[in-house]
Amino acid sequence: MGRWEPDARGRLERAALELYLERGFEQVTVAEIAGRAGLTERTFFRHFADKREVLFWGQGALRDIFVDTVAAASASTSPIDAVAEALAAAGAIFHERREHARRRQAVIDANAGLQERELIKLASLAASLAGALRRRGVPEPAASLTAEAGIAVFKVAFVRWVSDPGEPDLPELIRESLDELKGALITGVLANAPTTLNG
Amino acid sequence: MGRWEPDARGRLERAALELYLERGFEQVTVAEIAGRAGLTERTFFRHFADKREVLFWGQGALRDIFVDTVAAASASTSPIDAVAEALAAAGAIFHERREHARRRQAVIDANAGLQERELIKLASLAASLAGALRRRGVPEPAASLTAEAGIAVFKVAFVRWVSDPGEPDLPELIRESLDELKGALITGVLANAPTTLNG
DNA sequence: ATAGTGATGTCAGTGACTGACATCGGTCAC
DNA sequence: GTGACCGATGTCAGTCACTGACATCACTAT
Repeated sequence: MGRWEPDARGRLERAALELYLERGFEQVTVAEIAGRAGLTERTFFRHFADKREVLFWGQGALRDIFVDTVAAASASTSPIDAVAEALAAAGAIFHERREHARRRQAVIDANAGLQERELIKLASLAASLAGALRRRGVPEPAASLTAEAGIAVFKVAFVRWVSDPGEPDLPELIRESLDELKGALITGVLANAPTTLNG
Repeated sequence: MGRWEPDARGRLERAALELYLERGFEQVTVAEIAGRAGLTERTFFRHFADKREVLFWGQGALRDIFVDTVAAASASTSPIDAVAEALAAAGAIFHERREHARRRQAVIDANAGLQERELIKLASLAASLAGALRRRGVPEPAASLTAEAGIAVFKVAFVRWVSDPGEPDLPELIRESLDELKGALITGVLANAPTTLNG
């Protein structure tokens, strides 16, 4: 047996989510989280940069899936389709964690500061995605725009998936949402310049 | 003459931007900002919810332009074109404030917390935009997706406009970026289902 | 053994933010 | 006019997120 109980970071993560669910993010002090995990406040801040980050640690895995899937897409795949593959692959890993995702999202939805943190994580994902597209030869600003559109699709699909228990799989919702976005943008193009489409 | 110097809020805004530029956001205390404005720390927090908000107060006007322009678009205008009109209208109001926008953005770009605040303001704009589209009869999730795509276009265009002095007008950049996004999404559609387009 | 090493604890401090109460010109009812 | 009220500001004490410096001590390598 080691000098300390194992998995201090995991204990802190679980204690924090429990307490945030019980009383709300603002009503919980870091000292309480650390106490429930059998640690001290100072140790909490050695594992997480701040009180919010404890809910977001582990996003690195998601970024890796995005980047690797885009990089692995066949050379003939269009940028938006490469992004679609990445979104579906990322969506798949939530399959087993739907209840956990729902609980976590309930905490985030109740606090503006946590929403801010979530948004900057998504923006960081979009930046990584744009970088992966650039490495495929997609020029700016197309790379950033495609990446931002992809993250927007992910956001909208995720909200639907989390909020409605009857919704289908997340990857399925992502496909539907992407088609919906394409339709919404193309409607305008068809209406404005229908004769040029097959030129 | 009144009991106090006028425009306390404006004095706080100007003092904060000056100090953030001189020494960086984190190296400035609220007490210093208030002192330069001839006020106390407590009064700062009566005008702004927190130290970051002093850079973002006034976003309400932007939201009004977005919402009003979408509401005023003719009934035959497609959702994405209504959003495009709103983005161009919003972009136009930055015309006279390019230097101010550049200075402010330099401060924001140097601090993660300020970027978080900027992102939640943009997300709030997207939500307002989606609401305006719903009031035109656009169903979900098309309304949210169109709004998010519009904000993504605005973000990308704004970054280009602020970072490159040689760039054209912001409304012009917004139009270009939107066309670029349409092209990026439609490429896939044309490649996958070219025969159905005029069906 | 002895000298690290690394995760943790202890402690003192800074600064953002809040609640309660005081101040005091200006304004309004009468 | 005068007194009641109002609203922007000041004062003060407090909480809590977060940080830096230093101590501890089981474990490990030599």
